[in-house]
Amino acid sequence: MTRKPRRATIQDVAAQAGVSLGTVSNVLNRTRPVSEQKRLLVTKAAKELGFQLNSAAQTLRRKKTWVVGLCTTYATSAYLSALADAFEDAAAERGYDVMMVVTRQDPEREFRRVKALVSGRVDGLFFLPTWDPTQSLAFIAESGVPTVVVDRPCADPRFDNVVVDQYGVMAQIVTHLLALGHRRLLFVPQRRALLVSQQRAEGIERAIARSGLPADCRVLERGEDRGDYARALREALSGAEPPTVVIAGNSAVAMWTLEILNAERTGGDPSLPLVTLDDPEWGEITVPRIGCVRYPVAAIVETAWGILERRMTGDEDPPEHSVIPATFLPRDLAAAPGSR
Amino acid sequence: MTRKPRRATIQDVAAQAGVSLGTVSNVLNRTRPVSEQKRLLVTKAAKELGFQLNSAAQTLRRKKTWVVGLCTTYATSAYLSALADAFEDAAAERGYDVMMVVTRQDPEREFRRVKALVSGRVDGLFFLPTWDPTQSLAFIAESGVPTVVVDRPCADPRFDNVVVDQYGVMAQIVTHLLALGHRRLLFVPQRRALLVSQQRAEGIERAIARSGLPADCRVLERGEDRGDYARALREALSGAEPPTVVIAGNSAVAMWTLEILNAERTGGDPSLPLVTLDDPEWGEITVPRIGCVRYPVAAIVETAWGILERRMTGDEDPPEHSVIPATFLPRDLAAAPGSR
DNA sequence: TGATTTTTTTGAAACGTTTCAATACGTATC
DNA sequence: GATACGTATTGAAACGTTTCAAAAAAATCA
Repeated sequence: MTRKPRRATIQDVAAQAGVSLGTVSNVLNRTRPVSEQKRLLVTKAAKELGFQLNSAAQTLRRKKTWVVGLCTTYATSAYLSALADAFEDAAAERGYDVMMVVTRQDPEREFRRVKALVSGRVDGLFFLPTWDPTQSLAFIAESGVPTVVVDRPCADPRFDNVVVDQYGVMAQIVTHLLALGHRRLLFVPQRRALLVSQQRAEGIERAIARSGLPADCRVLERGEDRGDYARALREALSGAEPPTVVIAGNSAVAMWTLEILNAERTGGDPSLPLVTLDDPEWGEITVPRIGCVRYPVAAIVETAWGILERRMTGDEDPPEHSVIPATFLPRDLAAAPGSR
Repeated sequence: MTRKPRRATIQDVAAQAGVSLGTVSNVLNRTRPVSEQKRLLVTKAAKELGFQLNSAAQTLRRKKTWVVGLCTTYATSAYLSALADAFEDAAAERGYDVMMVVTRQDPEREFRRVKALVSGRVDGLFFLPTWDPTQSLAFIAESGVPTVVVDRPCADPRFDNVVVDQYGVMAQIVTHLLALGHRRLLFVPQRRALLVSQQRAEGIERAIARSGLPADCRVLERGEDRGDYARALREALSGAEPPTVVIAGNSAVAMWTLEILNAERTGGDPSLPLVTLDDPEWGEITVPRIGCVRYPVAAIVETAWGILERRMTGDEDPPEHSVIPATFLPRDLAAAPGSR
C-alpha cells in the first residue's frame, strides 16, 4: 500500500460533525450517553473521513495499552505454538491483544526483544525464558511491568511462575519403562544448563531409586552440532551394556536421534524405543510411533492469565508458584529386548 | 513481577539533574551536542530514578513507532517460522522491532489482529493473507499503513506483492515425475479456494501439456476433517487406474496422507511416493524420505523489506510485483512401478 | 576590552487522545 | 411562570515526549 496524505483526528471528526471534542470521544468509547442524533452525526463523519483512533495518543492518556507481551523461545514446536495460540485466545476473551516475540534461546536477542516490549508498549508480559534470562529479568523487574514466567522454572524470587510438574512426568515415564523391562535408560536433554533439564534428570533418578530396581540412567549432552551428537550417540550405544531406550529432551533431539538411528538401521531392524518430553505434530507418522508427553496447555494458560490479570489490577501479594500436572502417552513404546 | 509506584518521566530526570527538559531529551537521543558535564548529570539522574522512556509519548510526538507488523497464518510450519525469523533479523539490522500476530487461516481472526496492529502501532506491515483477506485488505488500505503482501499472490491492485514462482516450481516437479515414469498424479491442495492452489494446479496442467506425454493429474480436496480425507484418498487410490504419486499442498496434508497410508500399509509394502510443496522439518525422518520444495527465504525477505522501506519513506510508485524462484528437492522420490 | 560569532541551553508549543468540572438544555414539579 | 432537577454537551487540562525559535553562555577576533 502507498501512504495516504494525513490521518484524520478526533478534531477533524468533531468539526465535520459540528459537535465538540468530548462528544466524539464519548461516542467512540461509549463512556457517557450521547443523544441518538449526535451519535449519528459523529459516526457518519468518522466514516466519511476514514477516521481511525491513534492508539499512541490513547495509550498516553489512558496509561493502558490493552496489549500483553508474549516472549517465547520458539514458535516452531507444536507445544509452544499451541501455548501461544491459547494465550491469544484467552487474550481475545479478555479484550487484550498479544504482541509476540521469539528469542530462539538466545539471551542477547531475548534482552533486545524484552527491552522493546517493556518500555510502555505492553500492560503485562508472559515470559518463557531462555537458558540465561538474568539480564532480561533484571530489566523487567526494573521496569515494573507485571510479568509471569511460564513453562520454565524460575529461581528469581521476584516473579510469579507457572510450570509443569516435571518430577511427576518423569515418574510416570520411568515407572512405565521399568514395567516394560527397561533397565538402562539414556536421557538426552536439549541443554544441560537448563533448569528444567536438571529437574528432569533428578526426576528420573528419584523414580528409579523409589522403584528399588537395579536400573540406571545415563545423561548425554546433545552438543551443538549434529555430527557431534551422532558420534556421542553411537558411542553410547556401542558399549558393553547399551541403553535399551532413549528419552529425548524435546522433539528436535528426538528428530536427530531418529535420523541417526534410521541411517544405521539395517533391513527390518527395529529402531530403538524412543520417548520425547514434548508432543511433536509428527508423533503419529513415525514407525513405530514414539512416546511423548501431553502438556495441559489450557490449564497453564488459564493459570498464568489469572495471575497476570490480578497483577495488572494492582495486586501486590507475594509471588505465586503454580505447578501443573502433565500426562505421559506411551503410544507404540516397545518393551526391552528379551524381557517377556 | 509486582508493580512499582510510578514511573519516572523526563521531567523528573530534568529536575533531579538540575537541567532543562530539552537537554535531557538531547542527551537521550543525541539529537544535539550537550556538554560533557550536563550529559553526566543527566545519565546519572536517569539511572538513579530507573528512568525508561515512554514509547507511547514518543510515538505520538515523532509519528514513528520503529515497529513493523508481521501478520502470518501459522507459526508452526518450518517455512513460515523461518520466514518470521528472517523478517526479525532484517528488522533488527534496520533498527526496527517486529510485532507478530498469527491468524491460523481464520479471516475473522485476521481482521481483528490487523485492526489492532494498524491503528498507529506499526509503521509498516508484512502481510501473509488467509484464504479470504478482503476485509483485512480493505481496512489496511483505508488506514494507509504501508504494506507488502508476502508469499501469497494478491489480486488486489493496490498492494505490493512478493511471491514464489509457483509455475516454475510445479514445472520442475512435473518434469521430474514424468521422467521417473509417473503418468497419473494426484494433487491434494491445502484448500482449493486459495489462489496459490489454483496457480499450482494450473502449473501442473501446463507442464503436463508442454511435455506432450499422456499423463494427467487429478485434484482432490483435503476436506475439513481427517476421516473425510481418508475416505476420499482411499477411493481415489482404489480406482481402475490409480495415481502413482501424491503431491501434497503442504506438510499438514502430507502428514495426514502418510498417516493414512501407513495405517494401511501391509508388511514391507512401500508407501506411495509423496511430494509436499513446502519443507517440513521432519522431511528427513520418514522412510523413504519425501520430496519437498526449498523456498528462498532470504531472497523473499530482502525483497519485501526493500519495498517496505521505500514505501515507509514516502515512495508512491505504482505497486510492485516480485516473483522469486524456488527449488524442488526430490530426495528419495521413487519411480512409478514397472517403469524401468 | 568590547564586539562578533559560535555553541549550548532553555522552555513553550505540539502531537491526539481522555477526563471532568462547568455549563446548557429539557422536563417535570409546584 | 418560576424552580428544581436530571441529562447532554462543552472545552480546557493533562498524559510524556520532541522540536525549535530564542536566550544565554562561551569562544573568537580585532
